[in-house]
Amino acid sequence: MKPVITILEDRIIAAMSAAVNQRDCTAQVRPSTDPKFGDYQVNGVMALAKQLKTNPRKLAEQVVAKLDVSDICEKPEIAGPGFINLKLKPDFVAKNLLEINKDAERLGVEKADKPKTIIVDFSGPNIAKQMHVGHLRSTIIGDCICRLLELEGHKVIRQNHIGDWGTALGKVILGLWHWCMDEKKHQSKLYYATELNELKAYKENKESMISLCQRIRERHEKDWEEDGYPIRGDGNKYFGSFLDELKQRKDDEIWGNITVLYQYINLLEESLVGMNLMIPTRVKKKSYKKDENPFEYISIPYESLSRHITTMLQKIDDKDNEQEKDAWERIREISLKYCHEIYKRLNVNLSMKDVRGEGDYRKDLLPVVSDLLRHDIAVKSDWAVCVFPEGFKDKEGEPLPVIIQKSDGAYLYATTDLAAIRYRVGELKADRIIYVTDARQQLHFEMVFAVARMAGWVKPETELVHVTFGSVLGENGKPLKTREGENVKLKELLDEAVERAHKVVNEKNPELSGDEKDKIAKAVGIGAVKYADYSNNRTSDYVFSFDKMLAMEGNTAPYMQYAYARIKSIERKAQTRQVPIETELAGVKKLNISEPAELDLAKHLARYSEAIEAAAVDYRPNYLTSYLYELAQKFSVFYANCPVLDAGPDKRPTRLLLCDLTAKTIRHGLSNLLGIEVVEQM
RNA sequence: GCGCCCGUAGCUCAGUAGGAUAGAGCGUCGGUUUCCUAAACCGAAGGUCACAGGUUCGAAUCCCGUCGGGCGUACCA
Repeated sequence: MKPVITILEDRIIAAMSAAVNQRDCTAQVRPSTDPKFGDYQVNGVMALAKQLKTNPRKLAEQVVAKLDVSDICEKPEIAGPGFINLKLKPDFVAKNLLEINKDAERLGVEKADKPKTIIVDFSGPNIAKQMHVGHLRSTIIGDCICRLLELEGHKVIRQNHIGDWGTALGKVILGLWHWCMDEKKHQSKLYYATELNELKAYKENKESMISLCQRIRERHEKDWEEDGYPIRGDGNKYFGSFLDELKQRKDDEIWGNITVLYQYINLLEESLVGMNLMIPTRVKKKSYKKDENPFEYISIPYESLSRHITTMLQKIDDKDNEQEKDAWERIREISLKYCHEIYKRLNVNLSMKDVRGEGDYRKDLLPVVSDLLRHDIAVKSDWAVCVFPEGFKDKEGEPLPVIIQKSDGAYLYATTDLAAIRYRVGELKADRIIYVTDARQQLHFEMVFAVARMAGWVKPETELVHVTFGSVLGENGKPLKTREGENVKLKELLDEAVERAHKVVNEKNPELSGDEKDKIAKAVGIGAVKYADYSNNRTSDYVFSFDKMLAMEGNTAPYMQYAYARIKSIERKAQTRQVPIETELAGVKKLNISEPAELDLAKHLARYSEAIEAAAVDYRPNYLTSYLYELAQKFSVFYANCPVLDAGPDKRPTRLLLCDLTAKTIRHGLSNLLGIEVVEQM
C-alpha cells in the first residue's frame, strides 16, 4: 500500500508542475505541526515561489486550483505565507484503515521497488572480554536496522565481525598460561590476583614496583623453562593439557578468571615500561634441518610479550604454532557460546552462521597488503606498511596513514576491515555495507573506505555507510562503569533489570502465578533496557537509569507493554460477556467513526508505514519508538473516552477493530522490529 | 594545533534534506476511579533553543565567529 503522504506528494507535485509548467518540483509534504492546521502541510510551494521570485500565496492558489485531492482530503486551505493545509476525510481514513486491516502481515508497509543486498556489520564484540555495556548499542541498533530493512524487502546479510585477532587475544592467551601455571605449579594460590593488587598498590612507589616486577619476571622465566616437554618452554608439559581441560570448566569461572588475568597482564605490561626487564621466548628459525628443533631462543622486553604472542597467534596456520591455535579456538568457542546466550536474552537475531570474525580473514591479509603494495597504493614507512589516503592530516598537518601492517609484521583492524570489504563486495555481492559502531571510530572508517575505493575494491555505486551512536553514560555523566571503575557486564545489567521488573510486578499484581510473573519480568526488564536505548536519538550519548526506563510514565517499554496488555484484557473480558469478537470483526464492512478520539487514533494507525520509512531511511529507531508512543497515548485517550464492550451495535465493531489494529501495530513494532516481547497481562 | 560531534524547560531527552505559537516525560501544583487493568487519564506553571553576527518571506535547524563539553588525531580496537 502506498503511504498517504506519498500519494499526496505525487498529487501536489503534479499540481505544482502544471501550475508553473516546470518539472521536478519538490512538494515537501510533512505531517502538520499543529492539529489545527489539519493532518498534512505542504511546504514546497514557498520554496518554489522563492526560486521563481513570485508571490508564494498567489502561487499556492494556482497550485490548489490544479490540485485534485477531493477523494482524500477536505478542501485544501492556504495559510500563512503560502502553506497548503490538508485535512483527511474521515471516510478516506476509514477506507484506508480497512485496507491495512486486511494486510495483517505487513500492516500496510510497502516493499522496496528494487531490493538490494545489504550487509549490516554489527555487535562485533571482542571475544577476549565478556560482553559489556559497550556492546549493547551496536548489537541492538544493528539488529533493528536489519529488521527494518528486511521488512522493506531487502536481502539483509548480518555480519558479526568479532574481534578475535588483535592484541587482546595475545593478552588472554598469556593470561591463561598464568592461570595454568598457578594451578599446576603454585597450588592455586591465585598469585596473579595477589600480584594484581600489589601492582595497583605500588603505582606511586617506584622502588617497590621495580622489585615486584623483578620478582614476577623471575618466577615467570622459571615457570616457562619448566613448562616444556621435550624442549624447554614449548608449553607441552602443562599448558597444552590445560587448554583441553578448559572445556569442562564453568563459564562463570572462566570469565571471572579471564577478567582478572586480563587486568593483570595489562597493568603488568604497563608497569614494566622503562624497566628494561627481558624475558626469554622462542621464535621460529628462518630455516632448519629435519629433526632439528625448529625454534631458537631470544630475549624480548618483558612488556612486549603479549604482543609477541599476538604475532605468533597470527601465524596459527603454521603447524608449529598449534598451541596458539588451540588456545585461540578454545577462547573463541567459550566466548561465542556466551555471546549467543546474551543475544538470545536480548532477542537479537544473530546466529553462529553470521559470525565472520577478524580471524576468518587471516588468509586474505597478506594478499590485501601485497596487493596494495604492488599497486603503489601502500608504502613502507618506519617499517610499517601504510596507505596515505588524500585529505587526512595528523597533528603536524602531515599526511595521516592507515597502517595495514605493523613493523613487527602483525596486522591491524584496518587490515581485517579491508579484507572484509573485499569479501563483502566480491563474494557477498553487497550493494550497501552498513557499519554500526560508536562514533569514535568515524575517522577509522572514513579512511578505510577511502583506501577501499583507492584500491578499486568497491564499485562507485556501492554504498559504504557508517551508522554511529553515542555512549551510554552513568548518572554522573561519565561513561557507565561499576563503582570499581570497570565495564558493566551486560549479563549483570540484564539480570538487574529483570530483577527490578520482578519487584514491580510483585507489587502491582501479586495475584499472578510465579511463572507469569517471571515471564512478565523478563519481557519488561529486557524490553526496558532495549527500548530506552532505541528511544534516544542514537547519535547522542544517553544517561542510563533503571528508574526511568522501568517507569510506567513516559516513553518507556512498560508503558507500551501496558497499552498492549489493556487491549488483551478487553478481549479476555469479551469472552466472559459473550461478545463474539471474531464474528463482529469479520463482519466489519464499513467503519463508523464518530468520536474525535476514534478519528485521531484511526489516522495515526494509518501512518505506521510512514514511521517505518522514516526510521529505515535514516537508520533511526527513535522515530519508530516516537510513533509507537504517540499511538499508545492516542489509544489511552480513546480507551478513556470510548467504551468498547458496552458500546452499541452500531459502534462496537469499529471500536473492536481499532483495538485490534492498535494491538497488532504495537506488537509488530515492539516485537517484530525492536525485538521486545509483548505480554498478555501485566 | 587540526578534525568530528554536541550545547533546547530545574532534570532526562525529542524536534524526519529551513516552516506557522519550539514539544514529551520526570519533578512541582491542581483534578479524575459506582465504568473494559489508576502500572492510567486530564489541566496548570515552567524557554533569550550556549552567546554574538550573517543568509531570507521565514532559522533550534544553514554559514562565520566566540565560549563551554565530549571524542578522535602512525604501529590498540
